[in-house]
Amino acid sequence: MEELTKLFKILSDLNRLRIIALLMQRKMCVCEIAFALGVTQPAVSRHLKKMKAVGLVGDEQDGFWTNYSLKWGNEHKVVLDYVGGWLKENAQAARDFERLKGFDKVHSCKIDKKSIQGGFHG
Amino acid sequence: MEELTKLFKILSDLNRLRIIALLMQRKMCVCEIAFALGVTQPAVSRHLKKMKAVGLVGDEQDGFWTNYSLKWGNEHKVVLDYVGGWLKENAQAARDFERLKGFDKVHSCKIDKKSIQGGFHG
DNA sequence: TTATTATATAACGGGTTGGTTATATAGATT
DNA sequence: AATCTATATAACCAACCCGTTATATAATAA
Repeated sequence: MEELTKLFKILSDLNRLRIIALLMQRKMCVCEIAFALGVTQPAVSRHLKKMKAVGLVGDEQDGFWTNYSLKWGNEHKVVLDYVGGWLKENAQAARDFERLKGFDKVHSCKIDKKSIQGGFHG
Repeated sequence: MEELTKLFKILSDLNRLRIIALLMQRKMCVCEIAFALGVTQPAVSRHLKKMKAVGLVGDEQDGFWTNYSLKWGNEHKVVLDYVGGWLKENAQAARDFERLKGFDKVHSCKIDKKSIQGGFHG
């Protein structure tokens, strides 16, 4: 039963649901997620670590970046489908993804840190 | 999105899942649940209050007792089905319910408190 | 009423969580 | 090699969570 509580604990954080919503759109690097959510990179890294620990996401190296993506084909499919359906028509999720449109990870990741400090926070 | 995180937060506690498993068997009063779980009555009361707040359970007065039951016919049906399927073949859940077989709520609720103190704890 | 029972609430304490900043690590470039 | 970038980890802190005990409330019984 602990395995189930562990999964739900992962899903019971707002920013982690926002991350799931983002990864439903496409795989993404850490700094993109941090920018979209308006939180620091270490915070996102830790979220992703927990999500990876329960098999919700996987990661792959791509040069400088580590891309994270959702893992649908496992025992969590039912839950992911449920959450996905919920997030599809969600305003916050839409805003988060929209925010990435003007973001170029190749040139922006470093500068971005300052804009977070500056109090952007969506 | 907060509504979804709130639901998952409710489901991310071991004892609340045990309560769900118990209520899948039948409606039940607070002291029965407390006995089955081996925790104090106030702890169970607070769990049930939270579960009621998100519409997972409902309550009805029955003399001395307040019986709680699962509410399936609402927006949480999918999740409850998922959790229910999980709990159906769960050893802990089976043990919790089995423990109630020798429990008579009419005469035992008060005595029970001492047996909890005595370190019963399943 | 008074007493008894079941449940709800309040207050406290230890453990966890999620944010931050600072630092370490790994990959790419020169 | 030295340097830069993206990510991971560590340390700290405020807030929350869940257990307990003590107490208040609501319902029944004498």
